[in-house]
Amino acid sequence: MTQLKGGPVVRTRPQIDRDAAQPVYAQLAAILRQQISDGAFRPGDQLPSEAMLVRAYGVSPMTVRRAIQRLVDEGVVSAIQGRGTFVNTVQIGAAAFELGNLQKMFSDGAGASVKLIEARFVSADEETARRLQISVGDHAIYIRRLISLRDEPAFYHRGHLIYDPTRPIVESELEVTVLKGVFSGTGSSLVKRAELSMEAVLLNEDEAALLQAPPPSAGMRLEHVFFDFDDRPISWGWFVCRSDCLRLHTQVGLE
Amino acid sequence: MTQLKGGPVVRTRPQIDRDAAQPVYAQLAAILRQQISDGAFRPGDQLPSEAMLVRAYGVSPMTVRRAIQRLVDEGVVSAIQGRGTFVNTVQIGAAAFELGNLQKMFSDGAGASVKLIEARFVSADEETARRLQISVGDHAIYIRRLISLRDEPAFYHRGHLIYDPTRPIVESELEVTVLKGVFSGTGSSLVKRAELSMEAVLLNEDEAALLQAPPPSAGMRLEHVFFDFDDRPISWGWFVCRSDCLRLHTQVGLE
DNA sequence: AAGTGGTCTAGACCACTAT
DNA sequence: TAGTGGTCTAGACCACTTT
Repeated sequence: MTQLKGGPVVRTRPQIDRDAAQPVYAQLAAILRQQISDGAFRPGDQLPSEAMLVRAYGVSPMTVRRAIQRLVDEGVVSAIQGRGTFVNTVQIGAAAFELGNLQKMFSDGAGASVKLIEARFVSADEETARRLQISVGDHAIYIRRLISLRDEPAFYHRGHLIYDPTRPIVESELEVTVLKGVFSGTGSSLVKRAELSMEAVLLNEDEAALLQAPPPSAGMRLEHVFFDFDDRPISWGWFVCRSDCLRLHTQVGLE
Repeated sequence: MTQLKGGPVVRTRPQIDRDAAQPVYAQLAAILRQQISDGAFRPGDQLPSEAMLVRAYGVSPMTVRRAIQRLVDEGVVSAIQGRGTFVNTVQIGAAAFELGNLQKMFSDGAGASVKLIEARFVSADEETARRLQISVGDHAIYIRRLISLRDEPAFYHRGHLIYDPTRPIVESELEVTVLKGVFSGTGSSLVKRAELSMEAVLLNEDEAALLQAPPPSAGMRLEHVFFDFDDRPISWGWFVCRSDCLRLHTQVGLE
């Protein structure tokens, strides 16, 4: 609110600052987002048209579109051709639990250490053969590791890795593939894609002992399969941790 | 590959189809994505500059930028000002488990039914008061429900809801808030945001009995707090399900 | 200095929706 | 028919990186 001398009370509108470090489209997106958050536009309400925003803020149509598009990408509004742009209700289904949070535990100087429990050649059993798309009885590498945080056991990892001298997977790459690729951010350039799944499990005796959990205990299991650029599996494995090691948080809606 | 009559072998480049239903920027993004997927550009490689793409495909700079921006948003490439655009390695940390998959179980004619087990006024205990930002001893509504899919018990839900005659939360809205808002897609216009968390738990006796799981069993617990446009909590509760009811899948990387 | 991506303009034309 | 969002142009200027 601004009180002009002797004049009427004028409701000031947030303005674009052309000298700000923040781009104009981001400023406009922030203004609209804030207005929605403040309740000036409620779920279901129609936003001012692009043409109106162009006039109101003195920016070009493309800049307005970028601002709106950002809100669309955020799921805050929906733009419908021929009708207008409307504020969304909170969509819980849009919530996503990001693995990136978990990653921080390892990247920051969080005192992560890895102890190799076992690594040996095995003959692929039926499931391993299926997951790695090899034949039953083919060689594979089986590894078991314990990953600790600040000397507390946190993750128990088991993995099966392709062993094929004709394929360009060297020992150091394996390390990357199955550990760094998961937890320390930058993956191998041999990996094209990965499939992940997560579920709650009851820790078995070995797992409970290694993770220092009193049985019966619940845990989380994160399974992974990595594929190379020929779409062939490179590795298949899973991490198991105590439930108190992996609580995922997220937020949906504004602010 | 195209064999011109008597001429040399010409490697055809994917071209833009101006008459296609798909926008030009989407076509260009798809072309580049496919080339990366095919290994024509490997992780770490630099993409052709925007100016080169403008010449190569005969489109305007803005259109090239939109195509690249889409790949950036997808996490496939990173654009660095002054240096160029580079193909990313697979970033596992970018993986996100979406709740939307779960939502489908309820929205499709999946035979979801809800049975109210209990609903009564309670005096808020310490934790409830903290979560709902009310005073200990204040009235709240406590509800318990069992949600079944195809006559199989799937989710056990407990929730505490604000009871305040001065606040515009009617009975029907409560239903929306705690159930439809979570599982059937469209939320209430009273809800501004929600906080969610997920963890593995050991089912207690009651939970195991209701969910028809033999104890000891592991389960997943999904906790939620909804906030109104005044940033005050509306409800706090949690769903518990058997582990086999909630397996989350995701994929990271190309294709 | 040359090349890169980042922003922004001031329109144009189109497809779609409402009246 | 008027209004809406969706696409696209052909530049401009800027900030940044590399040579």
